[in-house]
Amino acid sequence: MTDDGKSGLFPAGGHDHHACVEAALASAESLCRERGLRLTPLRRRVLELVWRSHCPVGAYAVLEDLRRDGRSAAPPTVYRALDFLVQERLVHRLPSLNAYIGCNEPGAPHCGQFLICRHCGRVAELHDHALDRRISASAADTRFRVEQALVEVRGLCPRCQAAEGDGE
Amino acid sequence: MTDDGKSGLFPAGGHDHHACVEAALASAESLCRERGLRLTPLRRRVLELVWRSHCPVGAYAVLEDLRRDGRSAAPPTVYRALDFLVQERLVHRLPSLNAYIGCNEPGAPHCGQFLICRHCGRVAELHDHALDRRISASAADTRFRVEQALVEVRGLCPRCQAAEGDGE
DNA sequence: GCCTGGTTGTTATATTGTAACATCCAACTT
DNA sequence: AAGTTGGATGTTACAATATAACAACCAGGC
Repeated sequence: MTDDGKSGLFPAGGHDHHACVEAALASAESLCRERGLRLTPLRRRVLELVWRSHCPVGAYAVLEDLRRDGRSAAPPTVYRALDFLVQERLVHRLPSLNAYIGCNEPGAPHCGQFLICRHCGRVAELHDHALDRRISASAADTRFRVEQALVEVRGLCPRCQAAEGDGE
Repeated sequence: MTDDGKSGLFPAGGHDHHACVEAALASAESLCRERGLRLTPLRRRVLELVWRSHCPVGAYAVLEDLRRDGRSAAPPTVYRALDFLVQERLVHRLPSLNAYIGCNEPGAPHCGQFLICRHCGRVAELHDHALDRRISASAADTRFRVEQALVEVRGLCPRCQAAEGDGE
């Protein structure tokens, strides 16, 4: 984490991703303990696999990984684990990609905000509370009761804007 | 259109939906003429079918409707027409529902903002420019180049909040 | 007439997600 | 320890969503 904390939101940089994965797992452990939930070996492994990827991963990619582990696995195995993790806000699902990504503020009840690079496929999660409030306010105007909000922004990350100029 | 224009965003009210459909088709015709695009009978019919529904419709629902017309149709027929309409911003796709809904500001390059009622399934489209700007600003902080933004808010529309109190 | 590019038809298949039921296992009860 | 119970996982089968690849068609220009 030697960058400015802004463009560095994109996990393409050289920061220690392995440490992030460990932190996410530890955080998940304690969160489940607090809530009296069972972070079983399967669920823990799925969470790890999601976090290990630098990009959002599809359910069937996780399934392949589980099978590589030597574990018996079928689609429901994966979907159930992912559903649990999403439920507990340890991972997010990105509907426009049919894929999952580790949540970097696990357990907190926040609006999911994602910048999705169409070129490299990497995703940055934002936590813009002003944006949260703007959505709440807008919904309140129509007397809609918000339960969950999701912002998906597609475009080009800083790195890929540069690459495009190079005519890649 | 006799309500206050706020909760009335939800198409559940008694306003003249048929007129909305006609207006959308007319607007699409002129927009395509301007752009030199062909709003073929198939595309026009698909647009009409999407608009006729009070809720977002799936591709396979449109497919059924086309077949009821007596038309020969297979999945690619529908997906191609829908892709065209999405491309030209005449309809929106809601990834979290795998469904499509008519755009009520056709052709304008705006951020898609939707309030999705989990109870009745109806969807209201917002056009909150402050929200647009907030998203742009947030993305700009990370030097991300926004090409397209989507806000999906899940919750309960005013009508269904009331209904829930009735214990249904 | 005939070429051309875009549109649609058609068949087959890929990808994503669930239903339904069997089995297992940890924790609690007796 | 044996039994009971509820949640978690295994397993089979299938549903729902989406696309690839190629053939046929058709409008407009030459």
